[in-house]
Amino acid sequence: MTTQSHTKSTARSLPIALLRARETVMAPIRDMLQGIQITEQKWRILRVLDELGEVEQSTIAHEACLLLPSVTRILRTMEADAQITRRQDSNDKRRTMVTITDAGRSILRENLATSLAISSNIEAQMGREKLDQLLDLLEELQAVKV
Amino acid sequence: MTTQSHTKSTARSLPIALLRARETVMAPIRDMLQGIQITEQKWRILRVLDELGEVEQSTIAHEACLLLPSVTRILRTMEADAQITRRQDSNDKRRTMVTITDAGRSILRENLATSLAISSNIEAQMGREKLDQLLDLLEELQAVKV
DNA sequence: GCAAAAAACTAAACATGTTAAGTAATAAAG
DNA sequence: CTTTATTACTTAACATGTTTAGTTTTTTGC
Repeated sequence: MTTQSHTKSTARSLPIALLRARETVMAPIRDMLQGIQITEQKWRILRVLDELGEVEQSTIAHEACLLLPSVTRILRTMEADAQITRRQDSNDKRRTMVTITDAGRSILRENLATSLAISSNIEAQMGREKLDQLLDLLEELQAVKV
Repeated sequence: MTTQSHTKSTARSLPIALLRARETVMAPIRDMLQGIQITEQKWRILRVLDELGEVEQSTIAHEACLLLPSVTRILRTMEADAQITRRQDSNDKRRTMVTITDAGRSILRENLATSLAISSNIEAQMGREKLDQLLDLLEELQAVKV
């Protein structure tokens, strides 16, 4: 008897199903990003900064699903590339506040059309209703206490 | 006007929602794996090998959602640790066939209880019905042509 | 107020992700 | 049967993921 008979098949395993679904969704986005020499993580950071304005690095880490050491490293190159700026918070000198620059916003703006087209394509194939249902379930899953 | 007004908020962005949901699900699994000195990727490979039997590396890559260069590297250490064995296929000498060893199966067996407990915990909080609904939607999303 | 704990970040080490380039074996095209 | 294309895999280089350990600053508890 194999161990397999005890475990769920990988196809119905939540972690793997989430990973595979994400690979599907990310494939065209990766194609888009590769054309503009930016990584998926930097794209997420730009999105977060554009959405939230000036925030500290921990917030970026939480919102973009990155670990703080990764954020430290990634922001270093993004600052060198003038996509973001950093300054020390005057009230709490532990904090580093981060802002998106015009150059950073340009990257978002220039890829807006492609980004929307990718979303629309998925929506057209799955249907808005199912997509909303999926997003609701994913939000609910995130709230589970583990 | 910020770019943000044009793009979807990250909370309703499918790629980020999938990523966050996965982080939630993986947190306790990572805790489990850290105790036995094995990575999430090696765990997935062991699961796939146990489920499918002897397969070639490309199949592992596809089933475990890994790229072939990663598989090459990971299997090298797994072979050194005697969790898997590799042999050249006699019909097609390009192929390397991989099998899980008893030591590899032991790792699965020893963590079965914990693994099931984690699944049960999520199921108890979300409900079996919603979880099945989520898995169905994720499967459907994977099938989308991008 | 002051010592201890916590928070925010950085550094370093090793594993994996990702792309590009290369090798060997097989399949296809003519 | 031979050239060409494709497949399966490996190697290398660089970016990120992940853990541990450290620094600086702020907060807590007494």
